[in-house]
Amino acid sequence: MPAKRHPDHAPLELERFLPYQLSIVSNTVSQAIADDYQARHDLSVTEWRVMAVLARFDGLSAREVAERTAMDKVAVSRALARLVAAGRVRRHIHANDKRRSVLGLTATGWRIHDEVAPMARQRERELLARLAPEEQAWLQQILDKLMPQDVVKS
Amino acid sequence: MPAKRHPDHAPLELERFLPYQLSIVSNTVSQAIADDYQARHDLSVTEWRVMAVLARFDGLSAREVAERTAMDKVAVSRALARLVAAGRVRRHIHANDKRRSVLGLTATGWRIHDEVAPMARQRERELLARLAPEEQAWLQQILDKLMPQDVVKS
DNA sequence: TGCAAATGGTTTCAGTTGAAACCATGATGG
DNA sequence: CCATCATGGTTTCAACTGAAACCATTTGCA
Repeated sequence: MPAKRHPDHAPLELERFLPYQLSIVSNTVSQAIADDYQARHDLSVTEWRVMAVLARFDGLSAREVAERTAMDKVAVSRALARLVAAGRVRRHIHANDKRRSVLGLTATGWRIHDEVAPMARQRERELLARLAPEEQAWLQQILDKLMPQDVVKS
Repeated sequence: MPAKRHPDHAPLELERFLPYQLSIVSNTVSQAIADDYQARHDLSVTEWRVMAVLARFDGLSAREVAERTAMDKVAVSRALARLVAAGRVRRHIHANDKRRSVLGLTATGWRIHDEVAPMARQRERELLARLAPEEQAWLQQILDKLMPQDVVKS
């Protein structure tokens, strides 16, 4: 049952509307990956992002983690609380500034990271496999252009 | 302060990780548009999507709306409750099946739709303006390929 | 110095979310 | 027929979320 059109009202074709398409694709992809490690390690997306950034940049403060993950500081604070409680992240206080924390993965944290990271990369490869190499290159270039500048910095 | 790398652990470079990039771009874009009509019309993203699909397909049931918006039925149910209460959507019961509802925009609903839709399209144009025409075409083709098939049907 | 503003981080509060349970109606098959 | 299963839709519950308020510490500057 195809239903009536209302040409005079120029309704939006959702499935051709870029922001909508982006949101569907993005959510599907992220959820598929998250399902995997969520079940296996009781790890939320935000927690995983925090771990991923601490794996690359040891000794960051919570604020710096928030910057690098494009998450707000409340979310980071909560993710860190859970990660520290689970023994996956170590936190101590900065020597010269008692407000800052100095964060890093524990041995346990590294073990989990080393299991999740290859799996995430594998999922990314599967996703990209649906595109021709040419398309993969374009996608990369396009996303770089669309990325909001305040996330990129340094 | 650039921070140590840990090459032996092959940490994920979040900012080059496709699912992450997609999620940042998608959220930024959707939020920018939503901010606009949220403030002006007290309309959430889910509500707007429901209205957009009802503008194109009059008389759908809630389940069909859920299918076409790729939202789950709980979200649709709640969005509809708000929209009906606000007099933006009319709902009556299907003649031959008392479980189904038959949905459509009211005059008020149309008025809002006709204000929001052009604005959303304008924002989309602004976004696309950051890309070369060639890139726009590639993006469209790529998103079509990445779109999960169960969303596309019919 | 010392006091106001800024900064790092946590907590509170109220709103949103999805999974599962639920209710009503409709279809199916013995 | 009528028991059972499927379907459309809503409600409940617990977890998650972000904005604003908050606390502690540091910085800036009169």
